[in-house]
Amino acid sequence: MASRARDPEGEVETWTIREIAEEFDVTHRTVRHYEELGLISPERHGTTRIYHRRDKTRLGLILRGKRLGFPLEEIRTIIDLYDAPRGRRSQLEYVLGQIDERRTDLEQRRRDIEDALTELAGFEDRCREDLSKLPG
Amino acid sequence: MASRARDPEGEVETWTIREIAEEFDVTHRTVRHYEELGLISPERHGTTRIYHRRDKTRLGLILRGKRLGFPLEEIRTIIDLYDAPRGRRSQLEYVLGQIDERRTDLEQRRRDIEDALTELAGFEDRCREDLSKLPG
DNA sequence: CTTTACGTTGACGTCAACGTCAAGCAGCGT
DNA sequence: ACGCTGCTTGACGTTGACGTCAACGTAAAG
Repeated sequence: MASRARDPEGEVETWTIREIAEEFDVTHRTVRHYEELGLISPERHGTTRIYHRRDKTRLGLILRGKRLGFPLEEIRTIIDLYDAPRGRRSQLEYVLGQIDERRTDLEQRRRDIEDALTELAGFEDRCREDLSKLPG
Repeated sequence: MASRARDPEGEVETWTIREIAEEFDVTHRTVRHYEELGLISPERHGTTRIYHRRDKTRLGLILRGKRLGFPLEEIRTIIDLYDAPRGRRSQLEYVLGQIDERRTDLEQRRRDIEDALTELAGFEDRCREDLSKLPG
């Protein structure tokens, strides 16, 4: 999976854009798009992009955010939060405030999902009941 | 809230597009857009749209679907499912299959949310720890 | 040394989900 | 009768999230 051709033992693993795209099942265009928006910033070897483990971590976070329906801009502010400076009290308090907003949002979504699953279960019961009443 | 001017006691409640939009905190344009896509189909009084309770129910489902990040087309197939004919075995089996797909999807999203909340909690702990180490 | 594979940067296209006019009709308050 | 308000139907604009070329560089493989 990883590009090991130029990696003597003990060096860090790196990946090309194609390997990254394949692994996460997206197109290279998508990966580049995320870079244009500043969500990832891979190393460059000349003009060629070199992806490290932290880029994979971020991409994982991006795609999870997408599955949850967050817009990319919002995703950027969230994952940037993890790397934000937290040296001063004001900075830490800002980050903690952001965390609270995120949590509130996520908890709303969780409730929505619970509700949807509950309804779905009830609906399934009714369907199975209908089915059991059919001839045959 | 409801238009009662022409409602003698005992008649069903109805609402105008503006009332609906206000109640759900969307624009009338949004409501019309959903109608164009076939997600709701209010009664007409001449050219004027008249919304009943079932329209409100559907709009609620639509907006919840949106909060969960589903595209409108997919939302339409889901809420249509609840009204789908289920008289024949093949129809019921189709519906049950769709329900299963929906549940799998929702459960994936729930896992994503749980993960995100867990990470967020860990991150908050680290931040609070940092904060407690600050002077003052 | 050319082919082939994979990489690069634009630039334009597309689709969803509306926003934003424009222009018109319909009732009703004075 | 007249204007105001609220509703209507187009029709075009916008934004986000990519898709889809075109045109080019480069490095290993035949």
